[in-house]
Amino acid sequence: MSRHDESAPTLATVAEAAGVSRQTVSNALNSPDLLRPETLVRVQEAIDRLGYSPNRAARSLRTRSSHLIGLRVDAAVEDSANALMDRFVHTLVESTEVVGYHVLLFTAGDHDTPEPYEELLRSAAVDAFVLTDTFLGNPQAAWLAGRGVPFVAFGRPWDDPTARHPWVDVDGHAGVALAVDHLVERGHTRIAWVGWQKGSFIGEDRRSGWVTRLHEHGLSTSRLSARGEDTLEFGTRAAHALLDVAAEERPTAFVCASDTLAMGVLRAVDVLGLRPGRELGVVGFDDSIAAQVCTPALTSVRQPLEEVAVEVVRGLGALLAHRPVGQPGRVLAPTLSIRSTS
Amino acid sequence: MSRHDESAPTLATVAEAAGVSRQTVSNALNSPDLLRPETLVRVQEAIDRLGYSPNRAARSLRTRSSHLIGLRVDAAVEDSANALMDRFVHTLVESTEVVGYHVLLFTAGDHDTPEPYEELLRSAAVDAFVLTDTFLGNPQAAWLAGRGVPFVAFGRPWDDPTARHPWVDVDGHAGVALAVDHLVERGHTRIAWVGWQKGSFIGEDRRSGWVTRLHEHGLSTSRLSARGEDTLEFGTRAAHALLDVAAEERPTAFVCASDTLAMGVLRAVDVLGLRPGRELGVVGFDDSIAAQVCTPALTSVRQPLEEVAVEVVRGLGALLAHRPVGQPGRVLAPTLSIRSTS
DNA sequence: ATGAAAGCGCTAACAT
DNA sequence: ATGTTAGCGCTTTCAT
Repeated sequence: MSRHDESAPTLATVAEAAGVSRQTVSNALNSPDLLRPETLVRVQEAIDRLGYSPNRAARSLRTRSSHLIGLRVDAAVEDSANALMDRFVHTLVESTEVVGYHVLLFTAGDHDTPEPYEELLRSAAVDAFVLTDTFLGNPQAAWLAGRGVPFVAFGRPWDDPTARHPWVDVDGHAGVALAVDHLVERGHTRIAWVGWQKGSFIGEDRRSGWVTRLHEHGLSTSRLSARGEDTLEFGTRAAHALLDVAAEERPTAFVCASDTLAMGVLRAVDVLGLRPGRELGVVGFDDSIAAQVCTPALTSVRQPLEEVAVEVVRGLGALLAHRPVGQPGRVLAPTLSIRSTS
Repeated sequence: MSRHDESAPTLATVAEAAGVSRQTVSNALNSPDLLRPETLVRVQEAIDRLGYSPNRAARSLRTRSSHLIGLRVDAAVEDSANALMDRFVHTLVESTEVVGYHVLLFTAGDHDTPEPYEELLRSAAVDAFVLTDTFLGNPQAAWLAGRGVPFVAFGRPWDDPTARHPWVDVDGHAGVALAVDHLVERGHTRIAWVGWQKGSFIGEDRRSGWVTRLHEHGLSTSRLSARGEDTLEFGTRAAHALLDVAAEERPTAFVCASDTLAMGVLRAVDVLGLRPGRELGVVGFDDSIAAQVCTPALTSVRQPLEEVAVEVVRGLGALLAHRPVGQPGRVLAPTLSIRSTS
């Protein structure tokens, strides 16, 4: 309860304590090389002794930059394994702190409108945004870019290859190709795809890895593909449907567009009394916590989220320093976390 | 790219447009009842027309309150099912927005020091904190309270019942009792406990639900308890050890202190060829995503995180308005999500 | 290398 | 009910 009495030290307090002017203290903080080493030491001592931290509001007001980055949080979806956020957010916060920024969370309701973004920007609450809900090739990117809102996207502008905003993405095609190679190596020749309906750019990207790679291995893709929504239930239904054929036509492995779908496939496999990893291979996508802890543990394509976060912050840095971005996009390679189901 | 030219409207801009003084516009925003209805409408129109939002930095500087709440994010732990944050954070952000606040994320490194908290507070970056890492009865609470840092804790001050800071917690004892009742109802009489080592207040709270309830049902607890670290591996080891006894001494059900432990138990159960939900009951704690999507789906005690978040924000409101908190703590009741393993 | 003056946009206190 | 004045703590510009 000591804090309430004493009012926090300001530049003036420190200046007086160090026997210099306010301006010199400010310089000590922002352009230390302007000071004589001797003075710098004296000022620094006063700062430490008084426990001074510059007031952010005052600094923001003056510099017109809050040093805050906006990140939208969606409602947590139940019954879905795609909880990538935890991993991503932590590294994002850590990386932004290194460059002197913080992350501010906000919600945007159900509607995809630019309103909350613009409000936050107008009120100078944030300097820029990180976009993550890129499920359908983030449509927000288009209207935010059009309105001059500064942001970096996790996810490619699939619908507009000419877009100039900075983005970072993970190579879904390559990730699935990794999964296919792995299964082929394990001796599988009939490898099925369980993915999302057409219209999802990400879904098509991932699926193309399956198609391409299977053909490159000289394997057929016909009658081996199921598409639907990203739910456990659809995964289960799809697996049942794909397995409900003559024995020689039956797939021996499933590659899925998400861990959620893969968990659904495992449900079907369990009901049919098959053992994943023995009679049947299953590979998911996202390397979610659920994939890691379930029994049998799910082999899954792992997105390098930590790397993504670091790259996003790099992009943010360039954006806020008005450094020209040569090449706005960067695609990172995923890896395969091999576990018991393959 | 239009935004860069025009400088954002200020109070003065709006005042001129509406033909009133700056102060009147400020009042329109902060004390609308001070204005004549007619004037209010005119000002409001000008605000809407110009798309004015008050500058947060200026407001913070003047009012000495950032309207930001600090929330520490830890590194996401791999191979652990305890990802409660997603669910909690979303509601927290939503609730804070309702009362005009935003959530700011920060990290604190590995060391439990008050430094990052104090820094954020000194620089007026945040008005208060939400404490969530209450694993061991949040020791931070003590030193933060001692230093006059305003915060609301998710988690009781187990080690100091006289603590006066506001907190919200979930009744672990009651949650486990729920699990025990459910298993007894299903006909189980030898119900084992897989939990954490002594010294964890939360662990003891949850375990006490098992002990008490078993005794109330006239059942024995002897040789039915295992304690260790909160890992998948320990859950597996504990289950093996508990099951490696004479048939009549063998537990027929496991209640676990966390979903992580429960997932570990399921590993052992799988190896032994037992079927969870048939020969053996397993109940976890946290109702994590993994519990929901794994096969068989795990019965688990569900914490009312959304309610917790709402209560936390309520506490924050009282704290920041310097409203006296009659009773600083509030314990919420968990529920049981019944699935296939029981 | 250091200091003085001005002002960022807002609200609290005091007029009117 | 509305206007005037002052100042929150900082940085930018210009003097010295």
